[in-house]
Amino acid sequence: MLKFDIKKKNSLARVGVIHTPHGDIKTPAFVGAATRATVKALTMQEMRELGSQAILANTYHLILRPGIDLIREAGGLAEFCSWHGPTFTDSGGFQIFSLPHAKISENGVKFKSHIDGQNFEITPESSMQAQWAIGSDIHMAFDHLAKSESYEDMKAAMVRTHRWLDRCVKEHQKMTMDNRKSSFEGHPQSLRGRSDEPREDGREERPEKEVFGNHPEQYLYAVVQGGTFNDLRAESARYCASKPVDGFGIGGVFTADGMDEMLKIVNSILPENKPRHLLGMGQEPIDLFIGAEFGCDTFDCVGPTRMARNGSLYTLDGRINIKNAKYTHDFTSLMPDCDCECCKNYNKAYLHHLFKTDEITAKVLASIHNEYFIVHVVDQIRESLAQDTFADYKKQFLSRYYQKSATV
RNA sequence: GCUGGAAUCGUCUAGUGGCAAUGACAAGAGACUGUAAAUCUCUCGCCUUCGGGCUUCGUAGGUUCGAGUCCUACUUCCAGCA
Repeated sequence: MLKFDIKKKNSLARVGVIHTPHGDIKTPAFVGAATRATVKALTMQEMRELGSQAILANTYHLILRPGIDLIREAGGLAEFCSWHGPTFTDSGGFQIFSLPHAKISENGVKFKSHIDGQNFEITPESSMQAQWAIGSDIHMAFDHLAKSESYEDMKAAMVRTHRWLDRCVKEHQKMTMDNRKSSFEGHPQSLRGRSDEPREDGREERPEKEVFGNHPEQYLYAVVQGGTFNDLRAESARYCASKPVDGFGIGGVFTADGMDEMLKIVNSILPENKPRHLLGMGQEPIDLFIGAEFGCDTFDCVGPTRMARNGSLYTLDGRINIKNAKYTHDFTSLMPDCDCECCKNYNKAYLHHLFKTDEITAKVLASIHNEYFIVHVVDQIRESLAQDTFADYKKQFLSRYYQKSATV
């Protein structure tokens, strides 16, 4: 069972530590979205320097490229991408929702690779197997997001997610047992993925027996669905809570509107002693304040880096578009109080110039800043919860950040 | 000097009788939440009560119901010949 210590709690909100085989995560925490085993425009060293504690990769993308066998061969995700810290994987379930041509059946999802048209199928079982091969610390159950907002679709998607969860749990337990057995049978080298000692015949060491990932303990989160219908959310939370899983993902959330009520219901039902991950939320600071306040421990979102690549940069006074003409002669720092590499060394006129000339460095510096900004907002949320100043911090931060839109 | 060719929105460009006029870039602005996103959308002659109105394709004339498109002259540029 995944170890999760709660250090402090206040109503639903809590401060804790998730202990993974690759290290600890102090929660609440923002997890960097490294869909294809990379946080776009950033190196893993930069991610660590800017304070990121964990990354989340996507099983669907890694199945397509480079293929899970290659990641296994590399010694697992963390080794492959040189992250050396806690890792999550998303199951690929979100792609059912976001890819237009996926064919969904009770068994799983069939789709053609958008890269070369090759046919693939992901099932709850194959998603579990792939995540074990990838070797992330925390796996998401293979879930199904509804196509539409209707109650019928939401309920159908939720019920299927529950049926798939049972299959995920079963497969995960099987993989866990297999993995422990091979560990007992004496394949310690294999479990580390690669041997440090070269073989006498000069050939590279390969595990003789199938092993999964590069460490023997991997963990499964169930995913709560139910959309905007709180009765479905409650039902889904009860169902997930009853299963032998290590934590929970809360999926299918797209806006902070109504999220507080929903989380209040869901996180009151989910067992307190297991961590909760709010899937895909965190582009807007308010998502993180509400998420943490109502009992979520980790977050991931592509927003910060995508915004960065498109020139939309976070400041304490809201997001600005650095490409706007008004920054041409603005030689002040993007955010004077910010300690990121971008703000410490460069001014807005320079960033504006880099974006206007489409230099790669524009996206790098912007991504460093945006990722740092969001990671540190959550760090500050954690600190304020620990020191009982959360309410003040939230009020002060949000009133300033959203001042412009509030007055319009 | 002669003989050809060419001049279209900031730039390059489409257009050979019905066009405020093609496409690209540039410029201006917006969107983006478990990433098919280094992406996408809108604006880009002037005015507008959003119906339309006005002025535009080197300059000046002409032919025609109608000209960026045909004719004449001029101006500038390019190529070849002197």
